[in-house]
Amino acid sequence: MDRTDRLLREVAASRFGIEELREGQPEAMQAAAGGRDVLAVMPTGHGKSAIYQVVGAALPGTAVVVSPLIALQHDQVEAINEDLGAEAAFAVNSRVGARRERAAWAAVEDGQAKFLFLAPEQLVREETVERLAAHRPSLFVVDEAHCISSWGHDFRPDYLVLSETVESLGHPPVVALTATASPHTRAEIVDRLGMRDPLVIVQSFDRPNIELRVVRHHGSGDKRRALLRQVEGLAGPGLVYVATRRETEQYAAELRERGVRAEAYHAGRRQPEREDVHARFLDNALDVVVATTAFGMGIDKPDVRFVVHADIPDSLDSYYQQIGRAGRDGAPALAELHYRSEDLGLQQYFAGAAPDPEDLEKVFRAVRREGPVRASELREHTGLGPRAQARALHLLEHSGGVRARRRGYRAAPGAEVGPAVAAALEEAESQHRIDRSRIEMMRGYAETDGCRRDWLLNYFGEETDGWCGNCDQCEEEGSAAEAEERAAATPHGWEIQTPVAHREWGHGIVMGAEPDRITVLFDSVGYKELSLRLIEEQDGLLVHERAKSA
DNA sequence: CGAGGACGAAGTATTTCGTCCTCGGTGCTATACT
Repeated sequence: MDRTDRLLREVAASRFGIEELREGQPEAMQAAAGGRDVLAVMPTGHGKSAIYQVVGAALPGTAVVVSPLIALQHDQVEAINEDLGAEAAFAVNSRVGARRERAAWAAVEDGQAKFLFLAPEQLVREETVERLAAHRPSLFVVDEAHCISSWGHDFRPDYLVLSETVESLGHPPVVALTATASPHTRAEIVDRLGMRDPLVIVQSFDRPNIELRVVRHHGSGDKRRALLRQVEGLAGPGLVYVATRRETEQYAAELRERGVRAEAYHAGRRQPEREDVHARFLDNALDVVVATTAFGMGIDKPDVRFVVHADIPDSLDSYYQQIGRAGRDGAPALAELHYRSEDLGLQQYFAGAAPDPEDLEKVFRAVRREGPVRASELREHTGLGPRAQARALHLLEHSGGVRARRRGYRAAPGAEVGPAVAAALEEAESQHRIDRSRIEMMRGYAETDGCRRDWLLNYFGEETDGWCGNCDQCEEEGSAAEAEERAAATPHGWEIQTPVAHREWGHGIVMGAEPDRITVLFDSVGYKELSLRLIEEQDGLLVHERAKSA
């Protein structure tokens, strides 16, 4: 076997200075080099990038790397060129001038370019895909692949058509990388990218050096005062996450009044200001950045000592991603959530209300009449706002009435208005249920009386021993003993990761087990808690999947 | 779903209370203007 293995290790060592590969890396690299699709779910700092970099450098041809943020692409290109000591990586996007773009394509054509970084929006352009197809890319890499699920829906719809691009390129090995993906997100990535029999490598999500804490508040004033007092006393650098732009400014101003070097960061600030805040944070010229979810990807600062949340995020996926920015150096770090149950309201709003059936009908009719048609052109026919139309389109697409293609949207063959709208409404309801269930799992983390890490890791499908010793619950006396008792009493037959089938909700996977109840992730309705008593009482309510098919 | 601002009523002074309304996150790209 192991000529490929030796070659990859040789390339890793000589070109990237990686002497020893870490767990999961060799398997992922070998699979990709051998032509197999790979989904690698690994914590930040585990060397996800090395997987595609080593394979891309070892294989002939250019690796296409889909990367969500232009700013990130720039850093990635520089890092590779430095390692390889040559201009081997290029980026093409709206900020790259015509000259550099020509140089990039010339390098792809003469084989010098080993890596080409693109945002998904670039891959919607017919010309771009044709040029790439003519040179048979060595790999199709999707970095930060969880964006497919969190952004593809209606925010950045071009994420939804990547699978078509993969096919147009002759299905080169697809390598999807992410640092956080619950089983649901994982399945969506594989599905959305049209991955074939992928090798799925999941490393442990545990970051034991991060202490997990939750404080509960009742009034919004209490919460604000407690948070300010806490952050004032913490040794930085650190991050404070809030839900709205306005709050970033308010908290930053109040922290400055208390002598903390704090700045606000959100997408509404001017680009130079955002870059300035980022740079000063990296240089330790700031103690604290108060940010919305805009501050995140691509922040690679090893010594962030705390991540404090003033508002609860929309899911544990988001929460884990945000607290994961703390303690990358392995030294002790703190993740504290200031929780009020009312704060979940904003996330429920973001989860979206039911769409207007008239909008769906309008969009479907217009697509059938005009298709293939791009969203911007379609708006002239529907008269809807960009958000409402994007949502309608996505729902119609996801439920099969409309097809998203690079050349634009078109009606599915034989699709009729009535059924298409009905299916879209059903889809909306299903998504809404799933979003709500993710919020509920986040609520569960905040409200659990068990170990926080246990809850978090179970959400990601990991087995735990129910006691971490580094969260507020475990610090409370007796928690360890209680946890042992609980573990001993964990119901047999409903272990974590067991596939099950529910009479109404269909297929699901057990995500958490307690003595008296289990948590199951269902494809149709998301996370649900079921009491064991109920399951026992109602024969056939929940059965093991294997038992069902037998 | 909830926060916060605007507004009017209450009742005779300055404020307080209720109701209604609006707003709220994430990024690409293209294009016009300095």
